[in-house]
Amino acid sequence: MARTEGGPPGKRKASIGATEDGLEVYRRLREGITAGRFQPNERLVEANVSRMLGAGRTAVRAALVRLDQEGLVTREHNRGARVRLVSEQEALQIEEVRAALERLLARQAAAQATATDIRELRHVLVDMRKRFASGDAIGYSELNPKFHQLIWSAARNPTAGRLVGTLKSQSLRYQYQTMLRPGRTERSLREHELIFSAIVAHDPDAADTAMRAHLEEVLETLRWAIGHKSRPPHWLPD
Amino acid sequence: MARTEGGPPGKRKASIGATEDGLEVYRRLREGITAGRFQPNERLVEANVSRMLGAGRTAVRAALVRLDQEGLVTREHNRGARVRLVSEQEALQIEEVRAALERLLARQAAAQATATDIRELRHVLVDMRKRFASGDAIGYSELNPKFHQLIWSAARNPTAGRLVGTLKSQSLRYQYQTMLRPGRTERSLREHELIFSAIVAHDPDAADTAMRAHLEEVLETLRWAIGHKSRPPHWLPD
DNA sequence: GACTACCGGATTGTCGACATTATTGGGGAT
DNA sequence: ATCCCCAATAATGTCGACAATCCGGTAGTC
Repeated sequence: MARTEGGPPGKRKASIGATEDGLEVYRRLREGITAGRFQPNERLVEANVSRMLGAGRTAVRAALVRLDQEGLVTREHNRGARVRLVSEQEALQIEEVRAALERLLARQAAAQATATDIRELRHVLVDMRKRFASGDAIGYSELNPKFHQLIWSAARNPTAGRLVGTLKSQSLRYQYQTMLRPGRTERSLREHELIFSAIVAHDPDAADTAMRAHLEEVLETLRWAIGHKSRPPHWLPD
Repeated sequence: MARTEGGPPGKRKASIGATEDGLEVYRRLREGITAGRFQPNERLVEANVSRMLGAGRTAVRAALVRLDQEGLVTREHNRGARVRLVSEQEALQIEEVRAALERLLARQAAAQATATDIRELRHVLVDMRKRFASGDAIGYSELNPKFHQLIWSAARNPTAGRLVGTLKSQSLRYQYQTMLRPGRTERSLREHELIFSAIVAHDPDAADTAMRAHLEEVLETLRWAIGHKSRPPHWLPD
């Protein structure tokens, strides 16, 4: 119908590329939340987000539904959406689930890793050693997710991979605590080396236990932080 | 504004309860898919679903987005939504993930189960014994999910619980295969008893291994069924 | 002075209309 | 007869408008 002649263009989409049903809005909102650019519990008013990202309210709405299903925002009926604040208890639960999944992934990675997978893992590990040697703790911790992601992709299990990804994004706010402990970086590096050699040796059991030990450390830190925290987790001002 | 006087109701929503942003549509669609009332790969045309459930297209659209994020339908741009067909490989992956999560849940249930939890579990188990004794294999397998759900709720880990729930709904189509094997019901019952006693004894390790054994059985059956299947899984007509 | 009822602004939820896009089927040229 | 191009159709994607709902502030009452 409207194909033969363009007619007056009327209006062009302002900022966002093309017609994508809120997918782009979803990505950008998600990125903004995980990057901490939105405070937890902050309201996400549809009109504001719409203007901010230059997308229609429909797209924003779809994105919010997605994020709700994913657990990054909560939506109350007729009350709008806010950035979900995950409590410390919840963060702990999430980490426990994540640990279980990462163990499975390490196991499968050990069973199925190709030469290319191993080469890429080695590459990241070498980088990690370098940054540790030069005392660059921040750089080291930036490589950390990269290493784990390579394991996920080596496991060839997209289902588990996606799940771990969303879980990670949910508990992201609490992960900074674990790297601050003295001597943690060195131990972390050694644990990574263990996981790596288990994968190289194609030994699933070893990979499982190595990953378990690695994440148990993180969990222990979290449990400690929560246990010795000031009272039950109420975040309401008195 | 419209509050001072009731005024004529104007129009009432036709079929579905109240104003709930597609949540009800979501539930009903989801139920329809998991119950097998929609074929896999079947198109879900928005207008049709809209008429079928008596809800607006907006609600249907939101529900489809939810289901997409959940992995029960796939949506291609400008091409609409279809019921997602999970391949056998995928079903296997999903079951593996589910097994890992259920092990975690069994562990946590053993650690934290209250007297009430245990009483409810025992109740279901008694029912299972009865139905098995009377040779009612179907009735037995209907109780199966109930038993597992009680474990999830005893674990007090909503995160893991929700995940297991969605995973189960995805791989549901392939689960019938496992119960058909001769003698399977009896072994299943014994495995459930083992899990139960581990929880009663508050022994997380035992619960873990018992659950692992239980689900390994299912996984083995699935692996076997896939391995001995006719050719790679192409469902397209030539 | 405290409590209740109420109104105005702000925001969400829903619907219909319209443009855009894939797909199907037919007609014409080679 | 076969292939290609093109209109007709069906369905999706997007927008604007409007009603329903919630929240904060205000006035009125005891």
